[in-house]
Amino acid sequence: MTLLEPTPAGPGLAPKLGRKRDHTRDPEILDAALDVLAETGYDGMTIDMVAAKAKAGKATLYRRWDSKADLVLDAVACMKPVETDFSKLPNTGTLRGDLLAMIKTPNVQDAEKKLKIMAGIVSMISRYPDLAEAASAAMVEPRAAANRFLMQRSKDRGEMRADADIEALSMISASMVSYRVLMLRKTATREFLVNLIDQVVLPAAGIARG
Amino acid sequence: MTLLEPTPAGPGLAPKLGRKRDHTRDPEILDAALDVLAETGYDGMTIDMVAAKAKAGKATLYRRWDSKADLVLDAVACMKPVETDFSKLPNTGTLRGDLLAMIKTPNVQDAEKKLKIMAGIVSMISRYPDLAEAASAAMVEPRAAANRFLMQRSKDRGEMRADADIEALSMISASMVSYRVLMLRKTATREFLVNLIDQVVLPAAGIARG
DNA sequence: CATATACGAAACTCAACAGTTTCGGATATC
DNA sequence: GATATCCGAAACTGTTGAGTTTCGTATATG
Repeated sequence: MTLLEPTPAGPGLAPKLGRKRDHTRDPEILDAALDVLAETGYDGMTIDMVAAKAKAGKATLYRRWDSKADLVLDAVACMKPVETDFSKLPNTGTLRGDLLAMIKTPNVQDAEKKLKIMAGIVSMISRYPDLAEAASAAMVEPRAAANRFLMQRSKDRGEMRADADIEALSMISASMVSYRVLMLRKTATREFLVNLIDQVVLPAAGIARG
Repeated sequence: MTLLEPTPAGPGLAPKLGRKRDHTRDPEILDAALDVLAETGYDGMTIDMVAAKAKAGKATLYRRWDSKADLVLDAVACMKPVETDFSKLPNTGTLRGDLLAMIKTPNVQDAEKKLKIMAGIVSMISRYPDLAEAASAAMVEPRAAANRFLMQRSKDRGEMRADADIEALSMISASMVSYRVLMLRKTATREFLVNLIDQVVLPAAGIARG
């Protein structure tokens, strides 16, 4: 689970005395960190908050991660991404059907949490490139890849116009949801998302209203 | 210029003794604050940095604004917005021409600076609703209004499809530029912007390639 | 059962920073 | 020219929070 501060134990020859570290707590601590991050942002987040929310001691956290920055980086990197197995993505026969299936409630709630985390991190991006990399890999890239897949399939079946720029089209929804939530401070209602598909994505893809 | 901490002097009857406050320094200080904000984000920004960049004393800043939060709020609120006089917006006869005219270099650089400021502020917006309001009024709303105007004119002349959702379409470019810069950490090149217009905005508006 | 490490809790150190005060000098009113 | 306020510079205060250490206890190896 923990990717970047895995086990300080060297490879092979350390017999290891004493009580063992309870690694089942790692994900709990990382989840607590993500919660606090989403609520307060990176700078507002304190290690004590995370420890309290995880019902752990501060020393326990510092035994596992070297610094606040390391903890956050690991929490973001270990975050569960959206479906990365394309064969499990919706396959309704139309792009509209697939996109509608992608905005089921749990998916949207997951995205909103990730947006809050992103909001708490954006100001760090220029200072910690590693963090930006991890956030991109965990939150933005998987979603973009899923959209690219659905759109390529649509193009292959001749539904989408042949000269459509999938690279650009696949970013529309994520971009506009982010902007709406972060800049306009409105919620991404289902109504908004459906309208986005029907009024922007599908027309831009050259798919007439059905 | 200063909107929110204008003059502590009461209305009318304060004869005012002593050296007068040099209000020509206000915009210089606010500009310095915006620079630091864009570079370091709200939490990374210190009053000493702003004072140093403005070549002013810390006490001078606190004589004019009650707190760091007030200073930032005022700096954002006093920021020069994009053209708010619609009659001065481009008017080329086609939506494509107008949109291309909107992405001249100075406009784009101004937008990038504003994006960096936005990035330094987003994590605050849940904590300081006033700041969010000011940022929206200074940075997002004027741009959206300009786009709505250009698009409504295009629709009126029968260029854009009659059932197009201007509210949604006018947010496409700002959304996708923000996402690209803040989340994907790529620059908004002219090539990207032109492609955005030709591959997303115009097709979504039902305007065929010329 | 001796030793070594993990645990949560809490006390501790140290640096950064918001906000205040003080200073010597400049500029305004009366 | 007396007084009041401004200025920039710098010293000062108080709080917050990252990171460390200590303590009593739990759990592992040998």
